Amino acid sequence: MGTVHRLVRQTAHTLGTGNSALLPSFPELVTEGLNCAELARVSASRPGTVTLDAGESLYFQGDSNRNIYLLLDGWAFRHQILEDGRRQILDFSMNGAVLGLPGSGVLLHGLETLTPCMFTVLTRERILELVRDVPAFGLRLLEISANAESRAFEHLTSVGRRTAIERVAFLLLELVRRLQDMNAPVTDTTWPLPLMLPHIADALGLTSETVCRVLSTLRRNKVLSLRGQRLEVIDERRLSALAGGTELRERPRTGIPFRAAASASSCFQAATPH
Amino acid sequence: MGTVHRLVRQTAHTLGTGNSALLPSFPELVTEGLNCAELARVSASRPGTVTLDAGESLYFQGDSNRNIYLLLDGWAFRHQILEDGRRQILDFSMNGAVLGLPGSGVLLHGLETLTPCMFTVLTRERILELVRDVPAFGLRLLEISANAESRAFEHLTSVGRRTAIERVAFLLLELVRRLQDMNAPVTDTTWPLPLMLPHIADALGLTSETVCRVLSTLRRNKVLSLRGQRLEVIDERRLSALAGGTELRERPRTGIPFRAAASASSCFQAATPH
DNA sequence: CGTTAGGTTGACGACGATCAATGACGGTGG
DNA sequence: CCACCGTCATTGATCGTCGTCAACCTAACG
Repeated sequence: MGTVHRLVRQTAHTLGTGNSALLPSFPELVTEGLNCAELARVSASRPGTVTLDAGESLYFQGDSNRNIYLLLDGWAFRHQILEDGRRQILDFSMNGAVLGLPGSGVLLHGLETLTPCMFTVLTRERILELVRDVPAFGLRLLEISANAESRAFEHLTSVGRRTAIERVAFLLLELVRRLQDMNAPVTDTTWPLPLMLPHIADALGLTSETVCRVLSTLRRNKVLSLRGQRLEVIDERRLSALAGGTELRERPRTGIPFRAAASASSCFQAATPH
Repeated sequence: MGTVHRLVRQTAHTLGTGNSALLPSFPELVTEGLNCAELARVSASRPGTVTLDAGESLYFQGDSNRNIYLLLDGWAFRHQILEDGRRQILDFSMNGAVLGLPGSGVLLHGLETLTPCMFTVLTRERILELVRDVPAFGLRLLEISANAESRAFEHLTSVGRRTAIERVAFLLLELVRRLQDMNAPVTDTTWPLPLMLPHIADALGLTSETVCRVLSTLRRNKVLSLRGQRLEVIDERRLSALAGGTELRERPRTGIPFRAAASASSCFQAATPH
């Protein structure tokens, strides 16, 4: 039950203090977190940056969280580990993700990268200032946080009540939708997906063997094909059906602001005295 | 797999517009959401109230969310239902809980009461005003939202990677801790717990039969006893061990403010011109 | 070529689901 | 007062999905 992982401390912090290269590599609207204009506004407060290689950890379960991180580029995931090594992957983070929002003082999960990553580091003090100066920024963070909870809930439903094949279908479909939303580079219907079997397994409460079997079934049935680091969606309709895809749960465009189009788009205009 | 539930529309809204009886029945610090001082501040913005009987729904999966609700008194839970009726309970809400924070436009879950409940209703516009007037209030909401995500993550880990008995132990322990935190009325080590077996089962991704077997094992082993609507914790140490209770995951006191004791306690003082 | 990391496949077993019957209560009406 | 329900808890028998263990394969790389 669950892969056993060692808690190796291999954090490599390359901390700079400029605001260089703050823009993510998919320059269009980044729907799951802050967009470019917002990141630009944040960068004006001169945050630090951190870069990590693949397979490193930005922070560990049990660390005290004094910072907020914005993921500018790369893939990462958050996970929780039980004493005996059982691991649960909580979510996958992509460009624009806001990590380490202030809950209690101690982080109950760790963050590990899947690819080389770049983060912006904001101290809590900076966040306080930003929210104080720009109330709409606080609302934006609130919106992002609420969306994150929404995603956690869907994930929970998947793990708690769906079968193995449904879980895999649901996860992969969700990842594809998110990639679509952020205009990731797509060749035909093939997407970059830097996950290995244990990642999928630990995200879904399964074993990598089961995930492997499910994937080969999906491949045999010409629904999708996940080989190496690339996911090809062959029959999205059938995939959606397998995922239990009522159109009730069709992806709500994040990036839609707090109220109509009013607050989020004007989020930073309100801050810029013109 | 999972109890089948019908989506019965039995919402009963008794909507008033005074600010009467805004204080929850556990007048001490309410740690999982807003505390009394904060609720008092909110009440100054003259929100409406809603009261529901047990077993009714405040909103349904698929509703558009235009309001934010504060749970003043009672127990409720949020849940998601798949087409074929499989139900996942996402979390249990107690006094002070903040519900319906603005994510996207559509609610992906429903809220149902376990006991008679009273809610304060705030429109999004009111929230906007409050956050604009009192930036610290925005931070407080952010903190609450982040804590909610934290709890969702722990829940996810439970469902994804723990055995049946561990899940039950973990859930009941968590509920007891939350009751302790809010100074619920306790006789000895016996707590009020308005849950039926299907609730526990659907929260944990199990069947009520399995939950029943687990509970009778725990009772036989003199760890705890859950009968009717009362939970007696006989051996908390053993319960904690069963829950996989490393002290890493010891309950972080929510209510601890954003930074040290600065922001949250002064949250509303900043707003009151003196 | 050998080595290693990760993917694939098979055989088997266990944990929890399913199906079914019975029990314990509490409320209601005769 | 007691028979009659309805609701929920409890227990048993059986089944199936998925975990476990183990072997083998494939590709990348030195």
